[in-house]
Amino acid sequence: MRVSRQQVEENKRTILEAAGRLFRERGFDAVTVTDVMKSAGLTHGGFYGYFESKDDLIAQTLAELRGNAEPQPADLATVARRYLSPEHRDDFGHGCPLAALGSEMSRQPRAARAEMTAFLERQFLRLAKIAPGLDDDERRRAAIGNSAAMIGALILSRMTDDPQLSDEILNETRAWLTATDQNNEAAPLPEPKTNEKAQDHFTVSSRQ
Amino acid sequence: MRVSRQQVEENKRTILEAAGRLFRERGFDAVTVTDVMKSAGLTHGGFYGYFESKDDLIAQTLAELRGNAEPQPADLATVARRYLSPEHRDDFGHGCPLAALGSEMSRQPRAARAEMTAFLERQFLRLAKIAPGLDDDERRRAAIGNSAAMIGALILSRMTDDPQLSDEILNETRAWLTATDQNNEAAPLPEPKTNEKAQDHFTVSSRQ
DNA sequence: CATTATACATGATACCCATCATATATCAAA
DNA sequence: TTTGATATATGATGGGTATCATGTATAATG
Repeated sequence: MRVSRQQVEENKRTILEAAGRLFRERGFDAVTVTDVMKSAGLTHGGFYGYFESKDDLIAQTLAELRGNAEPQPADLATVARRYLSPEHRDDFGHGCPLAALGSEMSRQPRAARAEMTAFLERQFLRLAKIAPGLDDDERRRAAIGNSAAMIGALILSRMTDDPQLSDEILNETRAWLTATDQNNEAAPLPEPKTNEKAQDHFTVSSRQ
Repeated sequence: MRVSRQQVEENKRTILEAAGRLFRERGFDAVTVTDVMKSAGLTHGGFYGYFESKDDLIAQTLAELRGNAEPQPADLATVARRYLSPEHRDDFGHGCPLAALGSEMSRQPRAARAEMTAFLERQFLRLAKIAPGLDDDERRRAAIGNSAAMIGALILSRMTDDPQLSDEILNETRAWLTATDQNNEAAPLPEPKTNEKAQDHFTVSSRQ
């Protein structure tokens, strides 16, 4: 059967959203083309009308995620509190793609890695704007260091099977990061989970 | 055909070594049982004489890697210089399993995650010993933060397709980490690659 | 309204993989 | 040296996956 132009456009977005969630939840290899299409309410047959290959889907999905990212965050403490929250840790599907897929990316084809690189550069630029530092070089250095620490901590907190250690990694890394930051008021607890329908919260974000 | 007792023992070690290298190079999913056995000079048939399943192989491989790890490192600058070196970045097969497999671990069965957790705890303990800090809590916090940053930076440096950015991530993270450390002499360049036959160099290590 | 184009469904196809079954060569025990 | 045990090789087996082929209902176009 055929479908309206508008429907086609909507379907593509739905497919990419499903792929973004599934890849982050299960990794690239464990997600099949059929899984993605089914999750988008379609069957596997139509897939190659939208994408050249699974690799193409991966690259386009990462490009989408990059587009989704959110505006300039307020300050490092806010970023760290959000990024290193248990809510983020427990929500792979809407979390930071760098943390969810980090170590798999090095084995992906060039196109996918380029998309992820663009995502990463954007994170660096955002964090550099709010980083303490005397000059641009120093702020960029802080942005890179802070990013590495937050992404690393999130990955480690997800890796362990020990819930106590997992919490400790999040909390101590947050404290460690904000200890050197000037505006370090005692960091308040993360605000209660919002009830908006599932939204990505990987980005260093300024929303309250 | 049958094989001597000693040969059996040696074969098991060879299989685990091959698995350790292959998993770190290609990830768990992309490595087949046949790959591992072939890489150990055997055929796939004997595999289930040694392991209950592929999952069992994964868990035992991680346990082996944990056993391989090296002695107490000297100081953070040395650790960072080694861990964040281009040599380590480019040698997946003998590098840090946390960095090579980090984001895949969260999807592994409990046994594998427990082994990796033990590995991680050991890293924390080692780094805490050389971390600056007034008390044990502060030293442990530094160990966690430093680990997260180094592992995150290595993952990010491997992820990007931009060699310049990759080097920048390594160098800036190293500088950023050692900037707050007291004994921060200007970090010398990494010593030239040793010629010992391929040895794991993931560990925070004290060897010159 | 008639005609054409096409998005998606169903259903191959060809390959790969974890695991199992069986045979055989050779180590170990007597 | 003989006999039994067993590590490994060869060769299924069953299931899964990316991709392709084709039919059809329906949107788009006139």
